[in-house]
Amino acid sequence: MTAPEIRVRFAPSPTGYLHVGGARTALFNWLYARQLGGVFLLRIEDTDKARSTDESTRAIFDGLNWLGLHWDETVVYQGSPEHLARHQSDARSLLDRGLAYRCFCTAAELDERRKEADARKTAFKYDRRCDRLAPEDISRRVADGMPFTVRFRVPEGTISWDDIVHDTISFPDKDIEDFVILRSDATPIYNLAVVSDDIAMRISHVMRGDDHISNTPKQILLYHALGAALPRFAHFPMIHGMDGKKLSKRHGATAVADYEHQGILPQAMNNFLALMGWSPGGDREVMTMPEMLELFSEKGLLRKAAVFDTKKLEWMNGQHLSRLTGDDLVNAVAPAFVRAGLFASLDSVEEVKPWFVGVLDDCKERARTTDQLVGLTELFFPGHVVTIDAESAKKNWPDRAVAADLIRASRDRLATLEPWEDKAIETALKTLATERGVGTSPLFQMIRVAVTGKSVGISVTHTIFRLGKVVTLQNIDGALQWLAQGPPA
RNA sequence: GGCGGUAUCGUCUAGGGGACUAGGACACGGCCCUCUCAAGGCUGGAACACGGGUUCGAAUCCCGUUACCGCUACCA
Repeated sequence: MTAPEIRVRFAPSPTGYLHVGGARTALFNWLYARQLGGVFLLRIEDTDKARSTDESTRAIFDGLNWLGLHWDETVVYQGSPEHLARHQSDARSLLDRGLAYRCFCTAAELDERRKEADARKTAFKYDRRCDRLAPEDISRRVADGMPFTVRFRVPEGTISWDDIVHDTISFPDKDIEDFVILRSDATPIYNLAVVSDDIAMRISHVMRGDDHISNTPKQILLYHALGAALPRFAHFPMIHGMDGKKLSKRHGATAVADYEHQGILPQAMNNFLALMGWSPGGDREVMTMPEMLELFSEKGLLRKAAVFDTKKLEWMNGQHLSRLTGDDLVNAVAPAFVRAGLFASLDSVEEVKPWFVGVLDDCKERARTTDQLVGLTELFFPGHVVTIDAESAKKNWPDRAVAADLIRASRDRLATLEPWEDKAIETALKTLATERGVGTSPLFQMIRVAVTGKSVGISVTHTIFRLGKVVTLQNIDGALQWLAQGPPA
């Protein structure tokens, strides 16, 4: 006997970019499927043509691919004609079997009644008046071409299911109104389209955000009415902004693409997202994708909404960056270097890979994002022109004449230094500091700014070593000129 | 308003009746290391929402209250 096939799906509506909440949901589905040898599908819920755009669909693909959350089979477009036809025939079938009925109430009328109920401070629930229409009355209205929606008749009883993250959840049917499944233009409403598609796609586990909990009883009713077996349901907690409110544009970056552009690594993003609503237990935090795949379990799924803290995301990114080595490191950061114009293309990275890996290894621990890594390493690129940062100059060269004198002296020592090694460079510079009666700290900082233009970076002696004698001297000469003449106009 | 969900440091979380004087991480402060910035090490402050039960014993189980979130559309 073989276990039933596991088929899960991520079903976003293409009405914006791929936001972090959606990405987290996609990640959990992907993790679940990949771990259990199941299938991970992508369905674009574009039945709301007015709000859906191709651009958004594109953004969803891009975001998922960037995160490495590749889907199986072909993408399902919910609003495509073939699926639309099935939604309609499912509605038709419910109508024919007396499980749904035509409602001739107009949107305006419904609105009016809702307002009245509101004024009386009572809960509005559709009163089923159209379900009491005489058969001949209905036929006459249909014959007259009167527009109607199709409503599902909610039976009496209680709906409950065993949610993977919440355990048992139940809803009394009396609190659910006869909901619309087909609009008057014959297009399907969300709940019908979802159930119809999930049945057709043979989805075994419906895993989504817990904002769908109250849709679930309606959908279960539809599964029963359509004679299909129920999938298992899992509802993941929401992701909120630092103010505890649902994450929105007000909170700054909410699209995964924003983080990609800020120099966040996809593996760090996945790691951080996974921890919003899941925990491997114990103190484990930093994990690679393969590790998460191994550790992921429905037992560790959490119920509480999580607040998205970008500070921790950055910290985590730094952890991932520091742990990467060799080719993995190069592959992870190369796109950022191409974007920064340091490499013409990914191919040109290949040509100098050993050198590049060396530079990266020297700097990676000091960077939290790939953008910072670019800033730390750019001066080692051939042809890099140093620009003296005004703030750094002001702070580390308080007296220009003194600075120039010390820097010139350092230049002289370095010019004749043999051999060109970290230790020798350090000794030479420290000796100079002692001879001149200045602290190593201020002297090293003076030299740092002279050689790199900045006040922060990796070890000064190692920077000088890596730059080589020619470039180091060149940079120092540039700094001396700057000191003599002031910044170039 | 109705219905549903949730509740441990500011934040992410560990914990699932006794091992809790509640652990780790981010953030914040101090110290160490140190040529800067990171990283790393040490360290400080910081939480079981409240009230009732059940029990010899509750952060853990039950009930209520409160707060927050979600749904309550011919949106998804």
